Amino acid sequence: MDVNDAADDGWGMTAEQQPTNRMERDTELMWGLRQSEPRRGPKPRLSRDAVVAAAVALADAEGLEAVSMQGVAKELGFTTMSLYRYVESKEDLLVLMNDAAMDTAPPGPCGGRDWRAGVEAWVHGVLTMYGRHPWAVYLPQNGPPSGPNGLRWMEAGLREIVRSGLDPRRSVQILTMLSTTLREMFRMNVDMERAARAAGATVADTMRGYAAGLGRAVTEEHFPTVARLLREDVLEDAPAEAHGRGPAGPTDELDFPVRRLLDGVEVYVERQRAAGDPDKAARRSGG
Amino acid sequence: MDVNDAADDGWGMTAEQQPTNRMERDTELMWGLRQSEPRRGPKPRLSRDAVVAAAVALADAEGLEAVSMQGVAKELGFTTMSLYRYVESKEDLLVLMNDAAMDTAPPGPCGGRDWRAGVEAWVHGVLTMYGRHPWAVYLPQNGPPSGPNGLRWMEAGLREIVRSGLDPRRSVQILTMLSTTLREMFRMNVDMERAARAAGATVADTMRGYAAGLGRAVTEEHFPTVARLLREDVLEDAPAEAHGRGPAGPTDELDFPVRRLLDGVEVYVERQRAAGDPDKAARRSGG
DNA sequence: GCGGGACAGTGTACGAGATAAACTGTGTAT
DNA sequence: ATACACAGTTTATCTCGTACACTGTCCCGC
Repeated sequence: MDVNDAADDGWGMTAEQQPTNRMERDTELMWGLRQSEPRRGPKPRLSRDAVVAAAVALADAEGLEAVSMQGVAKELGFTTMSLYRYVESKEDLLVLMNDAAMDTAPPGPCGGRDWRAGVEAWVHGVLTMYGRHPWAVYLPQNGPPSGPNGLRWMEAGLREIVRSGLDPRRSVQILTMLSTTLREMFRMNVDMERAARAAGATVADTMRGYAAGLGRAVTEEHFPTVARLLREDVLEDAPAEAHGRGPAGPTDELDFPVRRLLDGVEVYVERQRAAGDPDKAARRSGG
Repeated sequence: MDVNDAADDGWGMTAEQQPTNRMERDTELMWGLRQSEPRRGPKPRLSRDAVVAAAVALADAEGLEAVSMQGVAKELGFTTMSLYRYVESKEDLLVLMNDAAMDTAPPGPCGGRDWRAGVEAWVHGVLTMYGRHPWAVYLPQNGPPSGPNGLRWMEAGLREIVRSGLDPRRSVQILTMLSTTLREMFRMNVDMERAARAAGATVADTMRGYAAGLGRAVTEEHFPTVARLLREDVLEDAPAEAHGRGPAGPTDELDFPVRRLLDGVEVYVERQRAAGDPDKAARRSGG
């Protein structure tokens, strides 16, 4: 049952021994389990961490698309194939980068405050983190977080949401909605800024162009509501407002929906409490 | 609003002037503007629509990763390069596929009902659409929808949300949150089902593996809340519930957060209404 | 009704990228 | 000491996107 036969396999053997469902594998990968412990042969001059760090540095400097195995290897001053001693595939590398991008600590528990303030602090923290590693939002997400850093963030967010009185399962659902929204909103902002820069224009220009393009196609009869948006210049202003915080910080667009979500949670919890609490029996430390 | 800021030189055929920003370009692309009208030379045996349709068919049958220019061309019985007469690049093709995937009509306006019922019908419609073209959730989103089909869906969703009394700008924000969440939730489900199938297991097994993997790393002191999830088997059950509706239909996990969001909108609108008139007075507030 | 040029589709080629496999040197356990 | 495990390299292959030059078609103005 023990999993320490890895000393032998290298690549000769087909990996048939591990039941390896994807998420379990990734988890082990990120937690550094699954590392062999060789004490023979030349000393490694590289390490998995060094590889990941180089990849992160490259992505920070030149964007995710610059992260090729060759690129990372060059960054390190080694050959492309040397990386494969430390990661099984580029996919693995991306998985590791994903967790590595979250290396800043999430906001800690500040007991006194409103749970909502806690959640909003978490949201702000996530945005700051994305600001540091904007490429992270382009990485494929293979599932819920499972690396050490990802879990830290999940723990921190969940900790605050649970304080609302929501049960854990539903808290996870709310957290998921929050996370995906943060991520996607941020991604869109990065996209737009990139597109704007590529066109030598501003984000506001880009949105104006978008609105203008729509204007040619949107008819009042077929798209009355969208037409109204155009009429009221909603599409042009909205993201422009998000300008206040440097590169890609969508908070104004985000704050409103987030607050509505939290409102909704609050209302729900109150109603449950008022109605005698049917599904909240597990509040105390069960077990 | 009139649109005359750009020198509107005809897009007859020349590509001379296109400072067009990305979103504007994509819009024109999808609406079929920017098509030349040649009446010389051999008759085209292909068409942009045929190319897109073939790509969609391929994606439906074998997944997005099977959609290479060579693959699509083979599907059509033409050479790879022939496609480039109809799309400028693979990226363009993906943009077109994105809109093409939304070819089913969104739910129409059913006047009488609750606006929330309308929104939920829309949500359901989106999920059904994704169910038909699961690969669509993997396409890069270059911005808000701008193709005909995408706009139809946006219009339909917005139409319902606006009925809540929310002003258009905020309605867009709510719709965005909804869309991204739908998309990402669905994507995760597809991922998990794919991973499960690849491992010859069920989704439930995958989640069990995930929980087991976490269990090895999660300590009660560092991750109390997550540990509680594990203790209560929350992670293992949640997606298993989503099983009821064939391939990748996450509704149970989705319904709760969506309803909380709508609750939140409702509460917000009521509060605004109670505090004088909402329409423009609700500008700088936020909670 | 003819000839030229615009145009559809082809063939070839190239460069980037991931990665498989064989290979070379090194240093430690025996 | 020495064999072999192991780090890093070299070489090669396969897939892709796409640039470019080419071939054959058929509409146009003559």
